[in-house]
Amino acid sequence: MSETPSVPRPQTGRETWVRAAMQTLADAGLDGVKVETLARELGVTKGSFYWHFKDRRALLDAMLESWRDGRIEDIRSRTRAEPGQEIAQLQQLIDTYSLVRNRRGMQVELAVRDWARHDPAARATLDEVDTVRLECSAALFRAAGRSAEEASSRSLLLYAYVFGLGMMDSARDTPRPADTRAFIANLITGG
Amino acid sequence: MSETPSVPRPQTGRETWVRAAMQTLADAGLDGVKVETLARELGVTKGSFYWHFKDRRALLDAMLESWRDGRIEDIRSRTRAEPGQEIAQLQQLIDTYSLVRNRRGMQVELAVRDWARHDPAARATLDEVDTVRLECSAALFRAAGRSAEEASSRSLLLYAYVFGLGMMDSARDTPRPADTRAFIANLITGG
DNA sequence: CATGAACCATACGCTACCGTATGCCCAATT
DNA sequence: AATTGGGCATACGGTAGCGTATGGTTCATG
Repeated sequence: MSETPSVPRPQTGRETWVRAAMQTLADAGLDGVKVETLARELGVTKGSFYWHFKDRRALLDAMLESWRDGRIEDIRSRTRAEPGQEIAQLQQLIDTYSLVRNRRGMQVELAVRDWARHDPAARATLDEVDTVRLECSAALFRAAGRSAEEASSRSLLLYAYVFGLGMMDSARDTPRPADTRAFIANLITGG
Repeated sequence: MSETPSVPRPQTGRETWVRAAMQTLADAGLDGVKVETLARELGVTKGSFYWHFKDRRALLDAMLESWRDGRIEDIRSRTRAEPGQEIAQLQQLIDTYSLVRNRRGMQVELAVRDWARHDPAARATLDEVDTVRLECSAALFRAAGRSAEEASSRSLLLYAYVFGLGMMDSARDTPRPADTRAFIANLITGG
Protein backbone atom coordinates (compact mmCIF):
# COMPACT_ATOMS: atom_id res chain seq x y z
CA MET A 1 0.00 0.00 0.00
CA SER A 2 1.01 3.60 -0.39
CA GLU A 3 3.40 5.37 -2.63
CA THR A 4 6.88 6.02 -1.41
CA PRO A 5 8.58 8.68 -3.51
CA SER A 6 6.23 10.77 -5.59
CA VAL A 7 7.16 14.29 -4.59
CA PRO A 8 10.78 15.54 -4.45
CA ARG A 9 12.23 15.45 -0.96
CA PRO A 10 10.09 16.73 1.87
CA GLN A 11 11.26 13.76 3.89
CA THR A 12 13.37 15.47 6.56
CA GLY A 13 10.50 16.99 8.45
CA ARG A 14 8.17 14.05 8.37
CA GLU A 15 10.73 11.80 10.01
CA THR A 16 11.03 14.13 12.96
CA TRP A 17 7.28 14.06 13.56
CA VAL A 18 7.12 10.31 13.18
CA ARG A 19 9.95 9.74 15.65
CA ALA A 20 8.39 12.00 18.25
CA ALA A 21 5.04 10.33 17.72
CA MET A 22 6.53 6.87 18.19
CA GLN A 23 8.10 8.02 21.42
CA THR A 24 4.75 9.29 22.67
CA LEU A 25 3.06 6.12 21.49
CA ALA A 26 5.41 4.10 23.65
CA ASP A 27 4.99 6.35 26.65
CA ALA A 28 1.31 7.17 26.59
CA GLY A 29 -0.40 4.96 24.04
CA LEU A 30 -2.12 5.94 20.85
CA ASP A 31 -4.48 8.41 22.45
CA GLY A 32 -1.50 10.32 23.71
CA VAL A 33 -0.43 11.02 20.14
CA LYS A 34 -2.00 14.43 19.58
CA VAL A 35 -1.02 17.02 17.05
CA GLU A 36 -0.87 19.97 19.39
CA THR A 37 0.95 18.08 22.10
CA LEU A 38 3.57 16.85 19.67
CA ALA A 39 3.98 20.34 18.32
CA ARG A 40 4.64 21.68 21.80
CA GLU A 41 7.21 18.99 22.44
CA LEU A 42 8.96 19.75 19.18
CA GLY A 43 8.89 23.47 19.88
CA VAL A 44 6.80 24.31 16.84
CA THR A 45 3.12 24.86 16.15
CA LYS A 46 0.42 22.97 14.35
CA GLY A 47 1.07 25.02 11.27
CA SER A 48 4.18 22.98 10.74
CA PHE A 49 2.38 19.70 11.20
CA TYR A 50 -0.33 20.40 8.65
CA TRP A 51 2.34 21.34 6.19
CA HIS A 52 3.91 17.88 6.34
CA PHE A 53 0.78 15.82 6.90
CA LYS A 54 -2.72 15.97 5.54
CA ASP A 55 -4.19 15.24 8.93
CA ARG A 56 -3.60 13.21 12.08
CA ARG A 57 -4.49 9.99 10.29
CA ALA A 58 -1.66 10.53 7.83
CA LEU A 59 0.77 10.67 10.72
CA LEU A 60 -0.58 7.42 12.11
CA ASP A 61 -0.19 5.72 8.75
CA ALA A 62 3.37 6.96 8.47
CA MET A 63 4.07 5.60 11.94
CA LEU A 64 2.74 2.18 10.98
CA GLU A 65 4.77 2.08 7.81
CA SER A 66 7.93 3.09 9.61
CA TRP A 67 7.41 0.55 12.36
CA ARG A 68 6.67 -2.26 9.94
CA ASP A 69 9.78 -1.65 7.88
CA GLY A 70 11.98 -1.54 10.95
CA ARG A 71 10.51 -4.68 12.47
CA ILE A 72 10.76 -6.73 9.31
CA GLU A 73 14.34 -5.71 8.76
CA ASP A 74 15.10 -6.51 12.39
CA ILE A 75 13.62 -9.98 12.37
CA ARG A 76 15.34 -10.87 9.13
CA SER A 77 18.69 -9.98 10.60
CA ARG A 78 18.03 -11.88 13.80
CA THR A 79 17.05 -15.13 12.14
CA ARG A 80 20.08 -15.72 10.00
CA ALA A 81 22.02 -18.68 11.38
CA GLU A 82 24.95 -20.82 10.35
CA PRO A 83 23.96 -24.44 9.75
CA GLY A 84 23.93 -26.25 13.08
CA GLN A 85 23.42 -23.05 15.04
CA GLU A 86 19.69 -22.72 14.54
CA ILE A 87 18.61 -23.64 18.06
CA ALA A 88 21.24 -21.42 19.60
CA GLN A 89 20.06 -18.59 17.39
CA LEU A 90 16.46 -19.12 18.49
CA GLN A 91 17.48 -19.11 22.13
CA GLN A 92 19.29 -15.87 21.61
CA LEU A 93 16.20 -14.48 19.92
CA ILE A 94 14.13 -15.35 22.97
CA ASP A 95 16.66 -13.77 25.27
CA THR A 96 16.81 -10.61 23.23
CA TYR A 97 13.08 -10.15 23.45
CA SER A 98 12.55 -11.24 27.02
CA LEU A 99 15.35 -9.23 28.49
CA VAL A 100 14.49 -5.95 30.12
CA ARG A 101 17.20 -4.39 28.03
CA ASN A 102 14.88 -4.00 25.10
CA ARG A 103 12.39 -2.06 27.19
CA ARG A 104 11.58 0.67 24.74
CA GLY A 105 11.09 -1.65 21.80
CA MET A 106 8.71 -3.73 23.86
CA GLN A 107 6.74 -0.65 24.87
CA VAL A 108 6.26 0.23 21.24
CA GLU A 109 5.34 -3.34 20.44
CA LEU A 110 2.65 -3.46 23.11
CA ALA A 111 1.28 -0.09 22.13
CA VAL A 112 1.02 -1.16 18.50
CA ARG A 113 -0.73 -4.38 19.49
CA ASP A 114 -3.27 -2.46 21.52
CA TRP A 115 -3.69 -0.03 18.69
CA ALA A 116 -4.37 -2.93 16.35
CA ARG A 117 -7.33 -3.97 18.43
CA HIS A 118 -9.26 -0.92 17.34
CA ASP A 119 -7.77 0.16 14.03
CA PRO A 120 -7.93 -2.02 10.91
CA ALA A 121 -4.87 -0.40 9.34
CA ALA A 122 -2.79 -1.13 12.40
CA ARG A 123 -4.20 -4.64 12.45
CA ALA A 124 -3.12 -5.22 8.86
CA THR A 125 0.37 -3.89 9.50
CA LEU A 126 0.74 -6.02 12.59
CA ASP A 127 -0.41 -9.11 10.74
CA GLU A 128 2.21 -8.48 8.09
CA VAL A 129 4.93 -8.28 10.70
CA ASP A 130 3.70 -11.30 12.66
CA THR A 131 3.50 -13.38 9.52
CA VAL A 132 7.12 -12.66 8.68
CA ARG A 133 8.20 -13.32 12.23
CA LEU A 134 6.41 -16.63 12.50
CA GLU A 135 7.72 -17.74 9.16
CA CYS A 136 11.31 -16.74 9.91
CA SER A 137 11.51 -18.60 13.18
CA ALA A 138 9.60 -21.57 11.83
CA ALA A 139 12.22 -21.80 9.10
CA LEU A 140 14.90 -22.00 11.77
CA PHE A 141 13.06 -24.81 13.55
CA ARG A 142 12.72 -26.70 10.29
CA ALA A 143 16.38 -26.20 9.56
CA ALA A 144 17.03 -27.75 12.97
CA GLY A 145 15.17 -30.84 11.90
CA ARG A 146 11.66 -30.29 13.22
CA SER A 147 8.61 -31.15 11.17
CA ALA A 148 6.69 -28.33 9.53
CA GLU A 149 3.84 -28.65 12.01
CA GLU A 150 6.05 -28.74 15.04
CA ALA A 151 8.04 -25.80 13.73
CA SER A 152 4.90 -23.71 13.40
CA SER A 153 3.67 -24.67 16.84
CA ARG A 154 6.96 -23.85 18.52
CA SER A 155 7.15 -20.55 16.67
CA LEU A 156 3.72 -19.61 17.87
CA LEU A 157 4.62 -20.54 21.42
CA LEU A 158 7.83 -18.57 21.15
CA TYR A 159 6.21 -15.29 20.13
CA ALA A 160 3.18 -15.67 22.36
CA TYR A 161 5.50 -16.25 25.29
CA VAL A 162 7.85 -13.43 24.44
CA PHE A 163 5.15 -10.80 24.02
CA GLY A 164 3.08 -12.18 26.85
CA LEU A 165 6.08 -11.88 29.12
CA GLY A 166 6.68 -8.38 27.88
CA MET A 167 3.14 -7.56 28.86
CA MET A 168 3.42 -9.11 32.30
CA ASP A 169 6.80 -7.51 32.96
CA SER A 170 6.18 -4.13 31.41
CA ALA A 171 6.52 -2.43 34.80
CA ARG A 172 9.25 -4.64 36.12
CA ASP A 173 12.70 -3.29 36.82
CA THR A 174 14.63 -6.41 37.79
CA PRO A 175 14.87 -9.16 35.17
CA ARG A 176 13.66 -12.69 35.78
CA PRO A 177 16.31 -15.10 37.11
CA ALA A 178 18.65 -16.40 34.45
CA ASP A 179 17.90 -20.04 35.20
CA THR A 180 14.18 -19.44 34.87
CA ARG A 181 14.69 -17.85 31.48
CA ALA A 182 17.01 -20.62 30.39
CA PHE A 183 14.59 -23.32 31.47
CA ILE A 184 11.75 -21.75 29.52
CA ALA A 185 13.88 -21.10 26.45
CA ASN A 186 14.86 -24.76 26.48
CA LEU A 187 11.26 -25.87 26.70
CA ILE A 188 10.28 -23.68 23.78
CA THR A 189 13.12 -24.66 21.49
CA GLY A 190 13.16 -28.26 22.61
CA GLY A 191 16.93 -28.05 22.81
CA MET B 1 -24.87 -12.45 34.62
CA SER B 2 -28.44 -11.50 35.31
CA GLU B 3 -31.18 -9.57 33.79
CA THR B 4 -31.44 -5.96 32.77
CA PRO B 5 -34.87 -6.32 31.21
CA SER B 6 -36.53 -3.67 29.16
CA VAL B 7 -38.19 -2.23 32.24
CA PRO B 8 -36.16 0.62 33.72
CA ARG B 9 -35.16 -1.09 36.93
CA PRO B 10 -34.06 0.97 39.90
CA GLN B 11 -31.09 -1.39 40.10
CA THR B 12 -28.26 -0.47 42.39
CA GLY B 13 -26.81 2.37 40.44
CA ARG B 14 -23.08 1.93 40.79
CA GLU B 15 -23.12 -1.62 39.49
CA THR B 16 -24.91 -0.54 36.36
CA TRP B 17 -22.32 2.09 35.60
CA VAL B 18 -19.45 -0.26 36.30
CA ARG B 19 -20.85 -2.95 34.02
CA ALA B 20 -21.38 -0.53 31.18
CA ALA B 21 -17.92 0.89 31.69
CA MET B 22 -16.34 -2.58 31.58
CA GLN B 23 -18.12 -3.27 28.35
CA THR B 24 -16.79 -0.07 26.85
CA LEU B 25 -13.35 -0.82 28.20
CA ALA B 26 -13.36 -4.11 26.34
CA ASP B 27 -14.66 -2.57 23.14
CA ALA B 28 -12.80 0.71 22.97
CA GLY B 29 -10.09 0.73 25.61
CA LEU B 30 -9.75 2.95 28.62
CA ASP B 31 -9.94 6.20 26.71
CA GLY B 32 -13.32 5.15 25.44
CA VAL B 33 -14.67 5.16 28.96
CA LYS B 34 -16.14 8.65 29.16
CA VAL B 35 -18.78 9.89 31.50
CA GLU B 36 -20.98 11.55 28.93
CA THR B 37 -20.75 8.68 26.47
CA LEU B 38 -21.68 6.14 29.11
CA ALA B 39 -24.58 8.32 30.19
CA ARG B 40 -25.90 8.40 26.65
CA GLU B 41 -25.64 4.64 26.35
CA LEU B 42 -27.48 4.15 29.60
CA GLY B 43 -30.14 6.63 28.60
CA VAL B 44 -29.44 9.00 31.45
CA THR B 45 -27.40 12.15 31.93
CA LYS B 46 -24.24 13.04 33.75
CA GLY B 47 -26.29 14.24 36.68
CA SER B 48 -26.90 10.61 37.52
CA PHE B 49 -23.25 9.72 37.26
CA TYR B 50 -22.02 12.42 39.59
CA TRP B 51 -24.58 11.32 42.10
CA HIS B 52 -23.10 7.82 42.32
CA PHE B 53 -19.45 8.68 41.80
CA LYS B 54 -17.26 11.49 42.97
CA ASP B 55 -15.60 11.77 39.58
CA ARG B 56 -14.41 9.70 36.66
CA ARG B 57 -11.49 8.38 38.68
CA ALA B 58 -13.88 6.86 41.23
CA LEU B 59 -15.53 4.89 38.44
CA LEU B 60 -12.17 3.60 37.27
CA ASP B 61 -11.28 2.47 40.77
CA ALA B 62 -14.61 0.70 41.10
CA MET B 63 -13.96 -1.04 37.80
CA LEU B 64 -10.57 -2.26 38.98
CA GLU B 65 -11.96 -3.54 42.24
CA SER B 66 -14.77 -5.36 40.51
CA TRP B 67 -12.45 -6.91 37.97
CA ARG B 68 -9.95 -8.02 40.59
CA ASP B 69 -12.57 -9.74 42.73
CA GLY B 70 -14.03 -11.55 39.76
CA ARG B 71 -10.66 -12.71 38.47
CA ILE B 72 -9.42 -13.97 41.80
CA GLU B 73 -12.60 -15.90 42.41
CA ASP B 74 -12.38 -17.31 38.90
CA ILE B 75 -8.83 -18.53 39.16
CA ARG B 76 -9.44 -20.10 42.54
CA SER B 77 -12.30 -22.14 41.16
CA ARG B 78 -10.32 -23.20 38.10
CA THR B 79 -7.31 -24.48 40.00
CA ARG B 80 -8.98 -26.93 42.31
CA ALA B 81 -8.04 -30.45 41.28
CA GLU B 82 -8.46 -33.96 42.60
CA PRO B 83 -5.14 -35.60 43.49
CA GLY B 84 -3.64 -37.05 40.34
CA GLN B 85 -5.59 -34.74 38.08
CA GLU B 86 -3.36 -31.69 38.41
CA ILE B 87 -1.84 -31.81 34.94
CA ALA B 88 -5.18 -32.43 33.31
CA GLN B 89 -6.58 -29.48 35.20
CA LEU B 90 -3.73 -27.26 34.00
CA GLN B 91 -4.27 -28.33 30.43
CA GLN B 92 -7.91 -27.48 30.74
CA LEU B 93 -6.94 -24.11 32.16
CA ILE B 94 -4.79 -23.43 29.11
CA ASP B 95 -7.56 -24.47 26.79
CA THR B 96 -10.08 -22.28 28.55
CA TYR B 97 -7.92 -19.24 28.12
CA SER B 98 -6.64 -19.89 24.65
CA LEU B 99 -9.95 -20.78 23.13
CA VAL B 100 -11.74 -18.09 21.19
CA ARG B 101 -14.80 -18.86 23.25
CA ASN B 102 -13.63 -16.60 26.02
CA ARG B 103 -13.32 -13.66 23.67
CA ARG B 104 -14.90 -11.03 25.84
CA GLY B 105 -12.95 -11.96 28.94
CA MET B 106 -9.74 -11.76 26.96
CA GLN B 107 -10.66 -8.35 25.60
CA VAL B 108 -11.12 -7.08 29.12
CA GLU B 109 -7.87 -8.69 30.18
CA LEU B 110 -5.90 -7.03 27.42
CA ALA B 111 -7.52 -3.68 28.04
CA VAL B 112 -6.67 -3.87 31.73
CA ARG B 113 -3.08 -4.81 30.94
CA ASP B 114 -2.72 -1.85 28.65
CA TRP B 115 -4.34 0.35 31.24
CA ALA B 116 -1.83 -0.88 33.79
CA ARG B 117 1.01 0.43 31.67
CA HIS B 118 -0.02 4.00 32.39
CA ASP B 119 -1.91 3.92 35.66
CA PRO B 120 -0.29 2.85 38.94
CA ALA B 121 -3.60 1.83 40.50
CA ALA B 122 -4.35 -0.48 37.62
CA ARG B 123 -0.81 -1.79 37.82
CA ALA B 124 -1.23 -2.63 41.50
CA THR B 125 -4.53 -4.40 40.89
CA LEU B 126 -3.10 -6.38 38.02
CA ASP B 127 -0.11 -7.42 40.08
CA GLU B 128 -2.42 -8.70 42.79
CA VAL B 129 -4.30 -10.80 40.29
CA ASP B 130 -1.18 -12.10 38.57
CA THR B 131 0.38 -13.06 41.86
CA VAL B 132 -2.62 -15.16 42.80
CA ARG B 133 -2.72 -16.71 39.35
CA LEU B 134 0.94 -17.64 39.31
CA GLU B 135 0.77 -19.04 42.81
CA CYS B 136 -2.35 -21.10 42.13
CA SER B 137 -0.99 -22.77 39.03
CA ALA B 138 2.45 -23.23 40.57
CA ALA B 139 0.76 -25.07 43.42
CA LEU B 140 -0.79 -27.42 40.89
CA PHE B 141 2.58 -28.09 39.31
CA ARG B 142 4.09 -28.80 42.69
CA ALA B 143 1.23 -31.12 43.54
CA ALA B 144 2.08 -32.95 40.33
CA GLY B 145 5.59 -33.53 41.59
CA ARG B 146 7.57 -30.66 40.07
CA SER B 147 10.17 -28.80 42.04
CA ALA B 148 9.30 -25.36 43.34
CA GLU B 149 11.55 -23.68 40.79
CA GLU B 150 10.25 -25.64 37.85
CA ALA B 151 6.68 -25.06 38.99
CA SER B 152 7.23 -21.31 39.01
CA SER B 153 8.90 -21.34 35.62
CA ARG B 154 6.16 -23.37 34.01
CA SER B 155 3.51 -21.17 35.57
CA LEU B 156 5.15 -18.10 34.13
CA LEU B 157 5.37 -19.70 30.72
CA LEU B 158 1.75 -20.74 30.95
CA TYR B 159 0.37 -17.28 31.60
CA ALA B 160 2.76 -15.48 29.31
CA TYR B 161 1.76 -17.85 26.52
CA VAL B 162 -1.94 -17.63 27.21
CA PHE B 163 -2.10 -13.86 27.28
CA GLY B 164 0.41 -13.48 24.52
CA LEU B 165 -1.72 -15.71 22.34
CA GLY B 166 -4.78 -13.74 23.29
CA MET B 167 -2.97 -10.64 22.10
CA MET B 168 -1.87 -12.18 18.81
CA ASP B 169 -5.29 -13.69 18.15
CA SER B 170 -7.44 -10.83 19.34
CA ALA B 171 -8.78 -10.26 15.84
CA ARG B 172 -8.92 -13.87 14.83
CA ASP B 173 -12.20 -15.58 14.14
CA THR B 174 -11.16 -19.18 13.56
CA PRO B 175 -9.38 -20.95 16.43
CA ARG B 176 -5.93 -22.47 16.09
CA PRO B 177 -5.87 -26.15 15.10
CA ALA B 178 -6.59 -28.52 17.97
CA ASP B 179 -3.35 -30.46 17.53
CA THR B 180 -1.31 -27.26 17.64
CA ARG B 181 -2.95 -26.27 20.89
CA ALA B 182 -2.51 -29.75 22.32
CA PHE B 183 1.15 -29.83 21.38
CA ILE B 184 1.81 -26.53 23.07
CA ALA B 185 -0.22 -27.39 26.16
CA ASN B 186 1.84 -30.55 26.49
CA LEU B 187 5.08 -28.64 26.23
CA ILE B 188 4.00 -26.19 28.90
CA THR B 189 2.73 -28.75 31.36
CA GLY B 190 5.41 -31.28 30.58
CA GLY B 191 2.72 -33.92 30.49
C1' DC C 1 -48.98 16.05 54.65
C1' DA C 2 -44.79 17.99 55.15
C1' DT C 3 -40.12 16.99 55.02
C1' DG C 4 -35.95 15.17 53.73
C1' DA C 5 -33.30 11.93 51.15
C1' DA C 6 -32.43 9.41 46.87
C1' DC C 7 -32.17 10.01 42.12
C1' DC C 8 -31.87 12.37 37.94
C1' DA C 9 -32.22 16.52 34.39
C1' DT C 10 -30.73 21.10 32.75
C1' DA C 11 -27.56 24.38 32.08
C1' DC C 12 -23.18 26.37 32.46
C1' DG C 13 -17.97 27.34 32.38
C1' DC C 14 -13.68 25.47 31.25
C1' DT C 15 -10.07 22.99 28.73
C1' DA C 16 -7.98 20.24 25.18
C1' DC C 17 -8.16 18.93 20.80
C1' DC C 18 -8.78 18.97 15.40
C1' DG C 19 -8.58 21.21 11.21
C1' DT C 20 -8.56 25.61 8.19
C1' DA C 21 -7.28 30.17 6.65
C1' DT C 22 -3.97 33.30 6.14
C1' DG C 23 0.20 35.86 6.64
C1' DC C 24 5.28 36.26 7.64
C1' DC C 25 10.18 35.03 6.82
C1' DC C 26 13.91 33.45 4.24
C1' DA C 27 16.73 30.90 0.79
C1' DA C 28 17.25 29.67 -3.74
C1' DT C 29 16.36 30.79 -8.27
C1' DT C 30 16.10 33.83 -12.36
C1' DA D 1 16.47 43.03 -7.41
C1' DA D 2 12.36 40.67 -7.84
C1' DT D 3 10.00 36.28 -7.65
C1' DT D 4 8.74 32.08 -5.71
C1' DG D 5 7.63 28.57 -2.81
C1' DG D 6 9.08 25.79 1.37
C1' DG D 7 8.51 25.99 6.28
C1' DC D 8 6.36 27.75 9.96
C1' DA D 9 3.36 31.09 13.10
C1' DT D 10 -1.10 33.26 14.32
C1' DA D 11 -5.71 33.22 14.77
C1' DC D 12 -10.18 31.28 14.49
C1' DG D 13 -14.30 28.17 14.60
C1' DG D 14 -15.99 23.88 16.07
C1' DT D 15 -16.48 19.65 18.99
C1' DA D 16 -16.12 16.67 22.94
C1' DG D 17 -15.38 15.94 27.34
C1' DC D 18 -14.94 17.02 32.74
C1' DG D 19 -16.87 18.81 36.66
C1' DT D 20 -20.29 22.03 39.18
C1' DA D 21 -24.50 24.29 40.43
C1' DT D 22 -29.03 23.96 40.90
C1' DG D 23 -33.62 22.60 40.36
C1' DG D 24 -37.24 19.04 39.76
C1' DT D 25 -39.41 14.48 40.97
C1' DT D 26 -40.49 10.36 43.64
C1' DC D 27 -41.06 8.00 47.91
C1' DA D 28 -40.78 6.65 52.69
C1' DT D 29 -41.62 8.18 57.16
C1' DG D 30 -42.45 11.02 61.37
